[in-house]
Amino acid sequence: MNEPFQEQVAHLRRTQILTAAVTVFAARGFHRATIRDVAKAAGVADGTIYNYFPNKAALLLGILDPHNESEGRSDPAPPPPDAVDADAREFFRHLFRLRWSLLAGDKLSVLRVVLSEVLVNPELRTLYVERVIAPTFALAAPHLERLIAAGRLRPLDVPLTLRTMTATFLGLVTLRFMGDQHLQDQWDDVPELLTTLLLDGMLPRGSAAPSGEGDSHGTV
Amino acid sequence: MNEPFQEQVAHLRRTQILTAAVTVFAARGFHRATIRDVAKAAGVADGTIYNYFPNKAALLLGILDPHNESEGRSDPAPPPPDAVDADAREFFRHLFRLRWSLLAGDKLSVLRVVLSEVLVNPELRTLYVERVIAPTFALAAPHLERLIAAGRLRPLDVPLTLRTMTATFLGLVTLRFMGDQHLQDQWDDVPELLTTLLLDGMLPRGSAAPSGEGDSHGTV
Amino acid sequence: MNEPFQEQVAHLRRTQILTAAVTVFAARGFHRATIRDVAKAAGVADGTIYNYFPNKAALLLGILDPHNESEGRSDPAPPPPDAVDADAREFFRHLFRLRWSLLAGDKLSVLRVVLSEVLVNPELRTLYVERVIAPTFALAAPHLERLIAAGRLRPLDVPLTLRTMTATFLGLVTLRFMGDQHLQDQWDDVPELLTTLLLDGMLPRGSAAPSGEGDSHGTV
Amino acid sequence: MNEPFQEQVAHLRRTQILTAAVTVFAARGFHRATIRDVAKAAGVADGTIYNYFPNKAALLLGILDPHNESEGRSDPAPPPPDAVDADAREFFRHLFRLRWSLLAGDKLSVLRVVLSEVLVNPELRTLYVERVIAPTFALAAPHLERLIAAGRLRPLDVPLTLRTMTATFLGLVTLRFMGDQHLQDQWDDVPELLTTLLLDGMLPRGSAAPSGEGDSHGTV
DNA sequence: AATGAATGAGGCTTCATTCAT
DNA sequence: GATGAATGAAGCCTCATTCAT
Repeated sequence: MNEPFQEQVAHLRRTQILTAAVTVFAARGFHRATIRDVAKAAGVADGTIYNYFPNKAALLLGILDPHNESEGRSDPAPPPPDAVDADAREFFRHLFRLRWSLLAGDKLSVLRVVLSEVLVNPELRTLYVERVIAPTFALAAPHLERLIAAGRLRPLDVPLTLRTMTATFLGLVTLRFMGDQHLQDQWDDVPELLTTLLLDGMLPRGSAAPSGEGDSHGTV
Repeated sequence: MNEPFQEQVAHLRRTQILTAAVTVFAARGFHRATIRDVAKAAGVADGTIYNYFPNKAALLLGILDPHNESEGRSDPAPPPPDAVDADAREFFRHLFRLRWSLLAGDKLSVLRVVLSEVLVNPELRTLYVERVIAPTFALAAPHLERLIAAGRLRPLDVPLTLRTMTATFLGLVTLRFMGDQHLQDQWDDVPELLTTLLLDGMLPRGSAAPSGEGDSHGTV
Repeated sequence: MNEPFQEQVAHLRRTQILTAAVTVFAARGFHRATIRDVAKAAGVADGTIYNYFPNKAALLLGILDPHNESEGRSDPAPPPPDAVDADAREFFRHLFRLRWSLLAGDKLSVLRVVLSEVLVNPELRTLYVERVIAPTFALAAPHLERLIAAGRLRPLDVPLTLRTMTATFLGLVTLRFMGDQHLQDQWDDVPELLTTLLLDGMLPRGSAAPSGEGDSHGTV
Repeated sequence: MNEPFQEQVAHLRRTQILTAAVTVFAARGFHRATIRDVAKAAGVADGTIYNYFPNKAALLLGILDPHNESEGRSDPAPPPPDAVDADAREFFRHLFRLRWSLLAGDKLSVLRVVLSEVLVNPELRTLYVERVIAPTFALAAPHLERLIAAGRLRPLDVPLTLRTMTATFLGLVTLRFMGDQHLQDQWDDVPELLTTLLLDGMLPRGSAAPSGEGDSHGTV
C-alpha cells in the first residue's frame, strides 16, 4: 500500500533525472556531458543518479525507453487516417507531417545525440533499433502493403521502400544538424515536398514509366 | 633535391598514421580510441603522431581532407553522363551507382565515425560541410537545373530536392550502420530502387499529378 | 548546524593539502614536485587535490594566501613600539627582529619556492606583490614618515628607502638560500647588524656628512 | 694547425647557442623554454645543442660561466678607484655605479632566470656561488678591509657587511623583477641613494652614535 | 659535426564510480 | 534513499633526449 507510493516517487526521480539528462546531453553532447552536469541539472547529488541508473550509458538508453516518457504523451498520437480508403497522398501527407511534428525542440536535440552515439555504440544501437526503428517499420509496413494491395501504390519492395523513407527522414535531420541553411529556412515545407516527391517522382507528369511501355498507363 | 624526398617520407608517415587512425576509429569509435591505439596501429610512438597532427581531433579532420587520400585516386571519377540529352533516368542511375560505389569498405567505416562526430562536434561539422556536403551540392545542382530547364524533370525546388536526395543517401548509410539486415542484403539493389522511386514516385503509373488537376484523379 | 561542520572539514582538508604542498615544494621545488607527490604527502588521492584547487599553480597561490594559515596566528603580531617617542634605533631593532623571527623553518622554505616562482611567473608575481610586498610597504611607510617628521631620521626618499630595506631582507634570505655559510652561522646577529648599518652607516662616527662640509660635524 | 680552427668554430657554435639560450630563457623562463626554442633561436637543429651541452641544465650553467662570455668583455672593467687614498664615498659610488651598469638589458633578464633557478636547483646554486658570488666577495673584501684599516670605515664585520651589500643589490633587482614601479622609475638614482644610505645611515647627521657614548668615537 | 624525426616517460587533469555518513 | 567527497584509472599531450642518416 505504501510501496506504490514509494514506487511512484522513484519513478518521478527517474524521470527527473532523465529529463535533466536529455537537456544536458542535448546541450553538450553525450561525451562532453558529465554526470555532474546531469546531477546539477536534475537538482540531485551525483551519487543519486547511480541509485537509478547503473552507469552513464544507461541514461542514454533510458532516454530511448518510451517507458520513461516524461509525460504520458499519447504516443499513438493522432493516428494517420488509417485509410486505404483515403487518398494515398493524404495518407503520406499526414504521416510525414506527424513525424515531422514529433521532431520538435528537445526531441530534435536528443535525436542528434542519440544518432551520434548509435552510430558508434553497439549496445545503444541494438536498443535503438529495437525500440524505435523496428516499431516504426512494423507500424508502417501494413499500411504500405494495404495501399499496394489496393492498387493505390505501385508494387514496391515494401521493406526497402520503408527503409528509404525512414532514411530520408534521418538524413534530412542529419543535414539540418549540420547547419544547412536551406533546410532550416524551409523546414516546415519539407513534409509537403516529401509527399510530392515520393508519390509523384521527379519526372514531369505524363513521362515515360520506368521500363517505359507506351500504353501501360494510358489505360488507368 | 633532397627535400622532395624528405617531404615524401613525411607524407608517407602522415598517410600511415591516418590510415591507422581510420582503422582504429572505425573499430572503436573516435572517443573510445586512444592515441596509443592509433600509434600502435601505425607502428609509431605516441609522440610521433604529434609531429604530424596537433591533436587527436586533427586526425579526424585529416581523414576528411581529400588531400590525404591514401592513393592518388583520380577523384574526378567517371563523370556522370553529363547529359541533358541523355535520359534523365540514365543520368540518375549513373549518379546513384557512382555514389554508391564510392561507399566501399573503408570509406563506409570512416563515414560512420565521421557522421557520429560531425553530429556533435561543431568544428568537424563545419569542415565536413565545406569539404564534402557543399561540393556535392555545387556539383549536382547545375545538372538538376539543366534537366529541369530541358523539361526532363518537373520544376523542382532544386536546393531542397538535392538535400532530400543527399539525405536519403546519408540516411540509408545510417540505417545500414544500425545493422539493418534488409539493407545489408540488398545493398547493391539500392541505386536502382532509388532511381525508380525518385523518378517515378510511388504512385501507380498514370496516377494523379501532385495537386491534382480536374479529371486526372476524379476516378480514384 | 551541519554545514559549519562540513565547512570545517573542508577547511581542514584544504589546509592538509596546502601543508603537504609546502613540504613537497620546499623539498623539491615547484616544478620538480608532482601533484602525486603532494597527494601522497597529504595522504589523499591525486584527484582529491582538484576538489580543493583548480590546478597545480593554485597550490602555490594558496600558500601565499594568509587566509590559509595553518594556525590562526595572531597576524597583527606584536606591533612594533609604535613610537616616534621611542628611540628610532629601538624601533628598527624591533622591526628587524620581528621580521626575522617570522622567517622561521617552514616559512623560510616556502619563501624559497615562492621567490623562485615569483621571479618567473607573472600571475604569482602579481599576487605576491598584492599580498605581501604592498602591505608591507603600506604598513611601514607611515612609521618612516613620522620618524622623519619628528626629525629622528634624515629626510629620506621614503618609498625608495623602504624598497631598499625590503630588498636587503629579500637579498639576505636569498643569499642564505644559496648556502652562504657566514649567514647561516650568524643568522641571528643579522637584525642587530642591520640596525646599526642602516642607522649609522658605514662611515666612522663623526665622519663627513653626505655633502661633507668641513664643520658640520665638528660640533659632534 | 687545423685543430685550432676547428676549436674556434666549436667555440663560436657554443657561444651562438648560449646567446640564443640567454634570449630564450630571458623571454620565457627556464622551464617554459624548450630546447627547440633555443635551437630555433640559435638557428641550429635540436640535436646540435647536444653536441655542445650534455643537457638542458648545462645551458644554464654555461650562461654563468664567464668563459663563455659572448664578447671578450673587458671583465675586469674599469676597476674602481682602488683607493684607500680616495674618498671612501667615492669608492662606493663607483662600485655601485659599476655594478648597476652591468645590470643592463639582457643581463638583467638572465639574472631573473638564474636567480629563479638558483633558488631551487642545488647544482646551479653551487656553480653560481662559485662563479659569481664568491668571486665578488673575494674581490671586494680586501677593499673593505683596507678602508677599515685606514680608518675610513667603521670597524665592520667584513663578511657580513659584504653579504648585506650584495643582498641589497640582489633584493633591489628582485623587487624590480616583481614589477615595482618606484624602482623602475628611479632605477638610475639607486646607486647614489645606496651610497648615501650605507655610508651615512638614516639618522640625521650629528645624531647619537650606536650605543652613543659621548667620547667613544672622538678617538677614531 | 649537423640534422630533425622518433621516442616514450611522465605530467596534469578529468570524471565515472564508490561509499561512509 | 540521498549526499558529495574521495578515489584512481586513464587520457592527452609535452618535450628532453637519442640516433640513423
